[in-house]
Amino acid sequence: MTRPRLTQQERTERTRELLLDATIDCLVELGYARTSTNEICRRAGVSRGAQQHHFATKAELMAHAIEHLVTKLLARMSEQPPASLPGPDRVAMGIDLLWQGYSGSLSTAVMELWVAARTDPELRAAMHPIDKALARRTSELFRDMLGDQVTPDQRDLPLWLTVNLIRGLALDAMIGGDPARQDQLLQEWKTIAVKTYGA
Amino acid sequence: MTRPRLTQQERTERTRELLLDATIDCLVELGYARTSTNEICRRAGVSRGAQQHHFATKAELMAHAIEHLVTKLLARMSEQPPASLPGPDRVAMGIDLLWQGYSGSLSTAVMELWVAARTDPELRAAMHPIDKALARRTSELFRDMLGDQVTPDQRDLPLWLTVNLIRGLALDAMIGGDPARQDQLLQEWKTIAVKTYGA
DNA sequence: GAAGAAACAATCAGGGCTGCCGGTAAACTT
DNA sequence: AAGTTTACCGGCAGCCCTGATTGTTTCTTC
Repeated sequence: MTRPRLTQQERTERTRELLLDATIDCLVELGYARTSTNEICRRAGVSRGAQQHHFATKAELMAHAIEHLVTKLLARMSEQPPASLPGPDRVAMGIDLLWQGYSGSLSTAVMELWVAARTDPELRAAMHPIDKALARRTSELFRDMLGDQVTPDQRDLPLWLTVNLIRGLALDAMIGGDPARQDQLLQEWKTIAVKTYGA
Repeated sequence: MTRPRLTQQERTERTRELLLDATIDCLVELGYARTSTNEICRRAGVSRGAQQHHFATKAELMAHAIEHLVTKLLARMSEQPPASLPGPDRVAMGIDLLWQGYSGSLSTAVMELWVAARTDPELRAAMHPIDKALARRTSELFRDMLGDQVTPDQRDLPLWLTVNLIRGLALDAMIGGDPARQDQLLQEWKTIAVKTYGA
C-alpha cells in the first residue's frame, strides 16, 4: 500500500512549491497590488498557518517567489538546444529565443515584481542578485549559442538591445497592444539585426 | 484689495490640480500599490471630503490622473521645435526627443498605471483612449518633424521600434540599471537607425 | 513506543484604507 | 436679499489584510 501521507521533507517541498506557484499565479492574474496572502493560500489549497510556517512574512514569500520564477524562466529558455548554429540565421534564431523567454506570463509576473520592487526596498534587495544571475545566465546562453566566433562586445550589444526592445514589446502586449504589430516590429528588428550583426 | 476667497471655478480648478499632481507624485514616489487616497490628500493639502467631492472614487481619481499625466507628457515633448530638420541627423534627433519624452519621472508614473491597469478593468478602460491619443500625437509630432519626405511606413516602423526600445530601457532605469549602459545601447541604436533609415 | 520536532489548522487582534454621511460656510442665482 | 448650489470638513463604519497565538496531527528519533 502507498503511504497515506508523504514524508516530512516531501510534504515541505510540495507545500512550498504549491505556495510559490500560487503566488506567481496571483501575480499574473491579479497583479502585485491585489495579491494577498489569503488569496495565495486559497489557490494553493493550504491553510494560512501553513503558509506562515514556511514563509513567515509576505515579503519573504515574494522573495522566494522571485527565485522560483527566474528558475522556471531560465529552465524554459534553456530547453532549446543551445547548439552553436551556423550562418546568419543564428541572429534571427537568437531573437526568437529571447522573445520566447522574455515574453509570456512568466515575464508578466517578473514585470509586476520589478515595478513593485522600485518602491519597495526589501523586495528590491531580494531581486537584485537574482536579476544579475538572470542577466549572466542569458549572456552565457548566448555565448554557447553563438560560439566564440564573436567578441563579447559584438555579442552583448545586440543581445541587450534585443532584450530591451522585447521588454518594451512585452509591456505593450501586457496592456493589450496589437500582437500583429508587435510581430511586425520584431520582424523588422530581426531584419536589421541580421544585416548589422549577422556576419 | 484682493478677494478673500476665489471664485468657485477657480477653487475647483485649483483643488483638482493639486489632487492630480499629488496623485502623480505618489505614483512616482510610492508606486501604485502604496498610493492611498489618504496620502494623496495629505500631499495635496486637501481634506478627504474635498477629494471625494471632486473625485468620488479612487478609480475616478486615477483615471483623471492619467489624462493629466499624458497631457503634461505631450506638452513637454511638444516644447521642442518640431521644425522639419534636414539631413540624416533628423533620425538621431528624433530618437533623442523620444528618449526625453518616454523616460523620466512622468514616464515612471505612466508605467505604474499601465501595470496596474493590466489587472484593473476599470482603470484599463479609462487608459485605453488616452493611450491611443498619445500614440496618435506622437506619430503626428514625427510627421511634422520629418516632413512628408518619408512614407508613413518608413516613419512608423522606426518610430515604434524606438519607442519600444526606450520603454525597455526606461524600465531598466526604473529598477536601477546602469545609466551608462542604457546610454550606450541608445547610442548603438541611433547609429543603426541612422544607417538604416537616415536616407 | 514515547518524547520531541515539524507541519498544519483555526481563530484573534490590530491597523489601514475606502466610501459615506451630516454639517458649515462661501459663492452664485433670481 | 433670500434661497440655492457648490466647495469643503471631519468623523464613522465596514472591509480586508497581515502577523501572532494556540491547538492538533503526523513524522522522526531514541
